[in-house]
Amino acid sequence: MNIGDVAERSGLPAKTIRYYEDIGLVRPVRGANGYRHFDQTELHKLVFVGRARSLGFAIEDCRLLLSLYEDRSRESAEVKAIAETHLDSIDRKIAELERLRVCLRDLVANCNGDTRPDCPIIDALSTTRAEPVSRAREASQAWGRANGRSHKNAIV
Amino acid sequence: MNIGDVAERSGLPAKTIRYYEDIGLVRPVRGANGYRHFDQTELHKLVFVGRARSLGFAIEDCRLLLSLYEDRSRESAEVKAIAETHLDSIDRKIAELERLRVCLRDLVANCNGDTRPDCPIIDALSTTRAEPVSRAREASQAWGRANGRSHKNAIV
DNA sequence: CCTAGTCCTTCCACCGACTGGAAGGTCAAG
DNA sequence: CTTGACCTTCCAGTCGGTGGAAGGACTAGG
Repeated sequence: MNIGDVAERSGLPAKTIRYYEDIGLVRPVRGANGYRHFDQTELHKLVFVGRARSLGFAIEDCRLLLSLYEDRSRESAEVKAIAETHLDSIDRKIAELERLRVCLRDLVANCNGDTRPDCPIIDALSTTRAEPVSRAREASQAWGRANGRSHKNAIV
Repeated sequence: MNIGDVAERSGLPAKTIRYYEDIGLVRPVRGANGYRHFDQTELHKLVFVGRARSLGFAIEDCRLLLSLYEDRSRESAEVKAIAETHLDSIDRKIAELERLRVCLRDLVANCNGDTRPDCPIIDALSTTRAEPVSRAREASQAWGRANGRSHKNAIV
């Protein structure tokens, strides 16, 4: 199969598959014309990685999971540990987002949203409060790179 | 104030403040020695942006909010609209993460996590199911850049 | 054989929002 | 005069791709 075929079968864009080869997740052989050629094994690996990514595993986790997938003598404890760590990170992210949601919902609820300039949201962002900005940074980082606005398929 | 002072007062790293100048969020004046000099107004803007970022607003939202902050004749509806859009995006992210959490928790719960190779997590990632991978891509993108592993302060 | 169209290749640049580090200038204290 | 803290600019890297240009390979039709 050429890259277009595995792209269709795996549901991954060809660009992504080339990238996965670049970082060593798959190793398609090359034909005489320079085209990549994928066998069933490579296709399975792509599907595997696609699913792991869809569950939010990082690429390096995928690499690890892939090696465990191919290791018939793996211990399920190893896999479980990766998944549990990931689950924890999801929990932390949800908790942080919940915190933001509560905060923002309050602000939005208190804002009239009319033609007058008076706005509790702006006030909250600008007013010097008892508890200053000291912890703003951590929270800001906590949100992390989650909101890639410009990204085509990102949830915004 | 030099950059170190405003860094301390705003809670933002000096590097970040330079970056904010780079992208035009603040415009400190320069002294004869080339050092940036920040007055109260610039400090307030930095604090403002720091707070907005800590609520998860994107830089471009911050830029908009900042211009509304400085516009005394703004309409609170404009601010509210930005906040509501952001709130929606938070809700969507939470929903997506909840979906992943449920899925992962089931997988983890079903895995023995012992020394045997038998692992339902690996099975789920590799087995061809009735519903194939067709939607894996969207979900993968949905997770987005949220898990910047290498990032110092990112929630992981 | 030529052409059009589709597929494939590589390479480079870009996204967000910084962060790290190198190389070097400036300033205040001792 | 030196030390050290602070400041400057610039370049590169983060994560996981995505967009596009420039050009080679292949297939079908005339």
